[in-house]
Amino acid sequence: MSKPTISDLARLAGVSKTTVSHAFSGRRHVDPETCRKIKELAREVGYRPNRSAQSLRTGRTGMIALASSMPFSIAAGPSRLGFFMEIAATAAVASLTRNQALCLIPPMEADGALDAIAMDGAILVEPYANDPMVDRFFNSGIPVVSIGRVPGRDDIPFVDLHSYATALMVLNHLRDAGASKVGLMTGTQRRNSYLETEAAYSASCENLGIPQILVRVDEAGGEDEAEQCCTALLRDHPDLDALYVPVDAFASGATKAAKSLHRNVPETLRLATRYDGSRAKLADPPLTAVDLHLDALAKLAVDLLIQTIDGQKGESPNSPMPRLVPRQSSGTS
Amino acid sequence: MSKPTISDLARLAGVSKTTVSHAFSGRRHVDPETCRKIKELAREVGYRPNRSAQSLRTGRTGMIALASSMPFSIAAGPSRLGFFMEIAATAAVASLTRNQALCLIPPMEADGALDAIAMDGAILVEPYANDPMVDRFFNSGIPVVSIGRVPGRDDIPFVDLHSYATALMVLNHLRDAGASKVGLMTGTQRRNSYLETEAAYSASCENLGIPQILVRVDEAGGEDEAEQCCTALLRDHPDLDALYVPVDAFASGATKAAKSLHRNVPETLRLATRYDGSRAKLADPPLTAVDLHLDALAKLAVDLLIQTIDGQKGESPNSPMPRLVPRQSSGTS
DNA sequence: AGATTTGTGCAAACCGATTTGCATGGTCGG
DNA sequence: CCGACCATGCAAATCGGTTTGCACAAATCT
Repeated sequence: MSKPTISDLARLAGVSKTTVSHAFSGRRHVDPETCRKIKELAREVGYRPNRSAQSLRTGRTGMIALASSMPFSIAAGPSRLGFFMEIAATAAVASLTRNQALCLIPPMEADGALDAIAMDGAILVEPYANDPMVDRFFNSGIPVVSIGRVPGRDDIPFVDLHSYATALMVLNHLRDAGASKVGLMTGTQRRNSYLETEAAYSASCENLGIPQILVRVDEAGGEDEAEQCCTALLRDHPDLDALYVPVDAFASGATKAAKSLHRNVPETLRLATRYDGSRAKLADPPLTAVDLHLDALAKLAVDLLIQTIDGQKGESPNSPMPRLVPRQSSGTS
Repeated sequence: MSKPTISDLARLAGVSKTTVSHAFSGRRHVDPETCRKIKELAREVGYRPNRSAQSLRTGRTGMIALASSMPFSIAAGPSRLGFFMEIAATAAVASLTRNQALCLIPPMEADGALDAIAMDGAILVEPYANDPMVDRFFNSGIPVVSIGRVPGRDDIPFVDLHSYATALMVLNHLRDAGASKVGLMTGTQRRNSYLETEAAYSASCENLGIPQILVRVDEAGGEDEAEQCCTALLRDHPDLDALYVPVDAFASGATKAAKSLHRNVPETLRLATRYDGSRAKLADPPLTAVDLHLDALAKLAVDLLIQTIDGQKGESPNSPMPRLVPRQSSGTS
């Protein structure tokens, strides 16, 4: 008997399958003595309930997915999925302690494989407006929560990234550091973090009565595209003395552009990015960035998703506010 | 009808469940016309076979696990699971393209959650001798392959890390850089990489007719423990002029120890580590390390595991040789 | 023509759990 | 003493697929 089943165990214990099931689930009272005997026997013969059978009956698989909608060109490269994987690490632990397994859906080409996975729900990392991933899950009736709000979808619970506040914080920091003309470089996709960042930038400039210099880079182009855009930007606006580039891959490109134009960072150009991954830390000079508390966000997202799965129409929780990590690139460390 | 089942589809198509099943699996020939009709109808009503039901019948879940047996104290910290997560990122993609999902079992306390997961097999990252994880899977009859051989277990297929060759390469590099008395710091667990490294070190010293200076640090103590051990080591052997510290967390500790003893790296003490993660890159000075080609290893491991699951008693494949990444800490960059 | 093979499809058993409805015996209050 | 109630446990239905054995017709072989 390689894998004892519930029937085997029931026979051995001299009770019915029902009783064994209840002994484990506790959904109905069973005599303590009987219960003890069953559990002991179970340990003895190494009985483990078959998850597939449980799933089939209950409709719960005990599996949640973590998915990224970032294109591969951004996710790849030196920091190799840094943002995504940093979240994954914490989310995996958080899931397991809640008796769920976490499976990974990294950015990739062949997405047909996706519906091969049976999952109870999914966490989406920074989806954008009309993100096909969102529809995909939604249409399959799979509960979704996101890290970073989904633009235009108020029905999807999310863990807030506080991108508006982050942008203000960084912009103020750059100005405090002496910058007077700050530009902004975001991406062409309609991610909520871009929208909020642009809104904050706009409000901030308006407030100070200064012109806005904004450029949007195509995510698919990755670091190289950003470098080109940045080179053009710096040519067109030689008086720019600071740049906020939230996407770390773009910030790498911006750093290169600055270097090739002989604009010293931070002396003649101050730089700041958002995600404080190895790209920011290893840049030359190291980039001022923002600690988003990704581990805390990941835990919140897992809890939120589980609530949503349980039908408690999860209320988007309060997430921790980001914290500035000043480094040489803004000239203040 | 929220989720159409195979019965629904069969009724709609005017055929039996059997025919529908065969139309999709192709395990038996069905009339091309019938087949087309079924598939079209399936797309129309959004039919997806229920994975739990399939799993229950076939015994295959389409899920593989990636597990680490590193204690949390090592895995945590600045590089937050770097080694493990770097493998995870590639393995996830490799799995998905082979129609398997990858779920994560990071190092954690409560390991009871582990048997909550239904999986076809597991990849173990650098297990050690008598690793409880190995037995765990093995006893459950779950196929296992490892990245880095399992000491004392020739029955478990593995992807080789070439630790012997790596050690020779690093030791030679340190000596080429001018070091004459090179020490080695490994860990107390019996990981295969330690065993091979120590063997290479031993052979190398013997070859040159010089004494061996080896210290093993308790993994559970993490970076701090390594710092203390290293401090003691440098006191006892003031003539040491180089140190190979394969575990990156320990290398961080060694760097700190050197600093507090005012031993300049690399001038009076050359350092090298193995895993080229952010710990090595961000150290001051940056540490000479080794590119293990983790992405290639991860792919190989996934393939090997799938072969093993399919009962082809996977032959441990040839894995790429590691490559040295010289940095300031060895005084050669 | 009769026997054999091939193509096509169906009914029913099966995978291993959960859950519902019912049966039994014993205790208790009135 | 009887009905109500509780504690305990069982048989059977169910979840949604896959697989086996068989049936029937048409084609091919002897």
